[in-house]
Amino acid sequence: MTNHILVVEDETKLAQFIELELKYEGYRVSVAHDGLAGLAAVRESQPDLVILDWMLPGISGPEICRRLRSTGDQVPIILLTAKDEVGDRVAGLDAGADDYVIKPFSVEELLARVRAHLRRNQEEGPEILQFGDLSLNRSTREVYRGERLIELTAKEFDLLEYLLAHPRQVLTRDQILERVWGYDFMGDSNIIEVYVRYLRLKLEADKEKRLVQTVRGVGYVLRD
Amino acid sequence: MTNHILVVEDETKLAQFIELELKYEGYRVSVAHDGLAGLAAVRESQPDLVILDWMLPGISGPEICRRLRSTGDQVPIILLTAKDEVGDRVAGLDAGADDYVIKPFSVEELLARVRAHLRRNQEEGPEILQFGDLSLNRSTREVYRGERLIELTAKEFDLLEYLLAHPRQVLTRDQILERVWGYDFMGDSNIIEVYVRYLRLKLEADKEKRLVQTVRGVGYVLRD
DNA sequence: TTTCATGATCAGTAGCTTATCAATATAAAT
DNA sequence: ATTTATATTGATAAGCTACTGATCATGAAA
Repeated sequence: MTNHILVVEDETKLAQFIELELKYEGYRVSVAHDGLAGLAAVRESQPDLVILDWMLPGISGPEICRRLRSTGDQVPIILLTAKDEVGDRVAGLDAGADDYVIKPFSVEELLARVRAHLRRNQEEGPEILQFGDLSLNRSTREVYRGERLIELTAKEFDLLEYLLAHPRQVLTRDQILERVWGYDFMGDSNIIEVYVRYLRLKLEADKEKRLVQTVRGVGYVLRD
Repeated sequence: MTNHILVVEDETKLAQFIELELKYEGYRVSVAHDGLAGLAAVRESQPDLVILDWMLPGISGPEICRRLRSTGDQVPIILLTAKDEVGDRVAGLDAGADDYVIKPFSVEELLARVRAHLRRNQEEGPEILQFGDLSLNRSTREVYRGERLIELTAKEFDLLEYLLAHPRQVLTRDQILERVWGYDFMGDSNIIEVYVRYLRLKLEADKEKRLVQTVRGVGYVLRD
């Protein structure tokens, strides 16, 4: 069952380029070249994901978002915007977009986000993840180490959830970055190390044995 | 580790142009100017992808495809063809090419296809590699000799993984350097010998029989 | 406003990994 | 047997990775 992606973009060259890339990834792709056609196409073909340009003839990208959301459509939307302004970003997300990519963007970046949103939408998995004496409830967002309830911040929770979803599997830095932080991180950053540290401080507060192990030169893994 | 692309193209200008573009994108690039050299280069350096002209002095592009496939080589091949004929396309794909690009082509188009095929090929091969009483799990990065768990550093693991992926096949120093260390190794170095030694020390710590054999004057091979 | 929690960045450091070197041993060639 | 080329080994230097504590920016809550 291949995923169906709708691209709403009026620049023909860019639209073709994106279409080609997505098709090579194995997605089914449709293209609409203006806002009205885009809106109609979403309602007509119910794609699994929409890539939506900000500036469009007819109805603008954010306006399309708003209209779709107002009718209860939950399809993941990635906005393409030429401007890197906080105001725009907020406006886009407020309008109901799930993510946004700033032009010019790399193909890898766009594909990473497409993958992330498609995954998020179909990788339901079990409600409760467990490993050893560690358990995590996805819907209540509660984490226990044995009997002890552990308070985690949103990012800490996401990181642990990712690790728990792949026990004993070594996850590379890139995988973690893409999955937990979403795509590319500008420049170098030791943010993963820092969050692993936060997790360890909380998970091992009572001197329990270490579950989040370092795999030097590669990444991290959940095992004892 | 950057991807290695082999360009087999006899028109010098075009070859240089493609080489430059690919290098600009960050790939390692080799060039061969006729069919025979191209075939040899594929077998010698095991590139991650081949861009192959249809018309070549010596052996033709499709013929090279056929020969490679007949020996089990799975390297992704993109054919460059001047003709836009259905028959040619079919012939190329029948010969074992993965894709074809019609001349004249835009750089973006070629790059898009290169990216697509490299991505697709990135994740390949079985999860668990085995040879004799040696087993290696690619996702947990665990290595066992019999029942004994062996701790390897990242480079040691990469080297062993490469050997295990080609059992009984003699791997030359150049191949190993290129695959595990990524080609541009300045000057002479006995780093492979050193790492083979590290591996042997760990794999034969209990006086087990030697699996990583020296092939004097050539390289190393996994066999007993 | 002030306070607090969170997310992100930075610099210093310790220790492991990686690379290099020199000395020795081994195999092949003559 | 002698010579030569090649491979192994031990020691060490260089480089890098991951950990750590501190700091800053931001936005929400009091």
